[in-house]
Amino acid sequence: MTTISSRREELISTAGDLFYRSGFHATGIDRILADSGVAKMTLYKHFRSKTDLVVEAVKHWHEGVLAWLNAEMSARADGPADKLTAFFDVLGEWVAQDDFNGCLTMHAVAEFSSPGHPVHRLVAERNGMVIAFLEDLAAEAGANDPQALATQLLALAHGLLELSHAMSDPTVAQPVRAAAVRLIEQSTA
Amino acid sequence: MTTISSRREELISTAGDLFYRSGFHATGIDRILADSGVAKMTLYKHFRSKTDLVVEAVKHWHEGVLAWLNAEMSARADGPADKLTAFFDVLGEWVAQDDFNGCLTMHAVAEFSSPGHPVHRLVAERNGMVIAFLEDLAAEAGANDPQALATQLLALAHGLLELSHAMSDPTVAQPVRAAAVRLIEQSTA
DNA sequence: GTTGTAGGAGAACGATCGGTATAGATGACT
DNA sequence: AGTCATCTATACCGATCGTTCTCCTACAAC
Repeated sequence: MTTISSRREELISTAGDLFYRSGFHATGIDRILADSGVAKMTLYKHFRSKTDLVVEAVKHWHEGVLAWLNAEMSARADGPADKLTAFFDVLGEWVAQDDFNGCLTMHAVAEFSSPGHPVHRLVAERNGMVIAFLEDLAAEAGANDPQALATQLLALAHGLLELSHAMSDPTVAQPVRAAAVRLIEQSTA
Repeated sequence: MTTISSRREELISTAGDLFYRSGFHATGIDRILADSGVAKMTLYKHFRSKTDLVVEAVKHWHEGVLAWLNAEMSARADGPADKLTAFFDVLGEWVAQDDFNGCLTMHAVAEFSSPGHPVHRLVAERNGMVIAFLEDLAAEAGANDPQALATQLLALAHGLLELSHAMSDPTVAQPVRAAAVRLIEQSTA
């Protein structure tokens, strides 16, 4: 309406929600159009194909989650080591939310599992950004091997997101958080 | 041919391969029939629906992987603690294989993310079995909190499978294995 | 007033989806 | 020889897939 491409953003947001709840292949174009109230031709004016829309939706979703995580971490901790443990506190609260349904980027990799697929490549790139982010914190915290610690923590985090979703059990977060704390303490000792 | 329902097993095996490589929704019935050389009516004599076939295929795949993992672990280690670390050695070799494409049960949860879906429920149940298996080993190894250790290790394992697939990088296995070793040592100290 | 642009509504495209119906071939057991 | 099960082959069903097309409206710029 007001902005030039508010329709585009509306499509990205609506598509992201639907993809998150129902999956990518299972969500048809028509459903996205019905939920967003946008005409079909408008979609194909803004995106070359459904794959393009998937890429933008995953990108937008990931940016939102990352910004939220970062804000929560900063609000709960000051030092880099405390931020790393706060990371798992926030994740623990996320997986306990009613509308938690796993991680969209992980779902995207599962559905577009060929490494050459644009969506897969996007997620690989975003995972690299997250590792770099954790690695910076680990380095600031004085870890003796920041890259290793970052990888270990991201693996723990992904495992937490996947397991709690698969088993519908948010209590997985407690032992996982404890494991993270131990790895951080041992690495920065 | 020889066995009464060799067609049924052929369908389960072929479907599992296709689901693993291309995903569940992206793999159509016709493709499964073409690859297996089975007639359409035969499929619907053995399975009520595609969902039924998915369930059986995931079950079969999971049983195979579990049996392979268990055999490899037993071949490499004697004591329960050594078996737990061997678990991550085997996982590390798995993710380094050329045809590694992630974990089918994790893909299944991603595509059938509603907790009430039969496929989702199946995977939740199988994850429970794996946790119980690890918990037994942890208890035998003298862990002070076997359930917590089992959950931590399974989260690490799932994180390894997901990350190495998403980033097409099997070297993630090394720091993850190191993390597992530390958690095991600390828990059994 | 005219032109340009963004979008809306909806028909139509060929393809494929999961699933069903029908008819014939196969082969083992009585 | 005859019977019954299984499997094949193929045509078909309605529905939906992603995508393209045409026509119409609203509005802002010049």
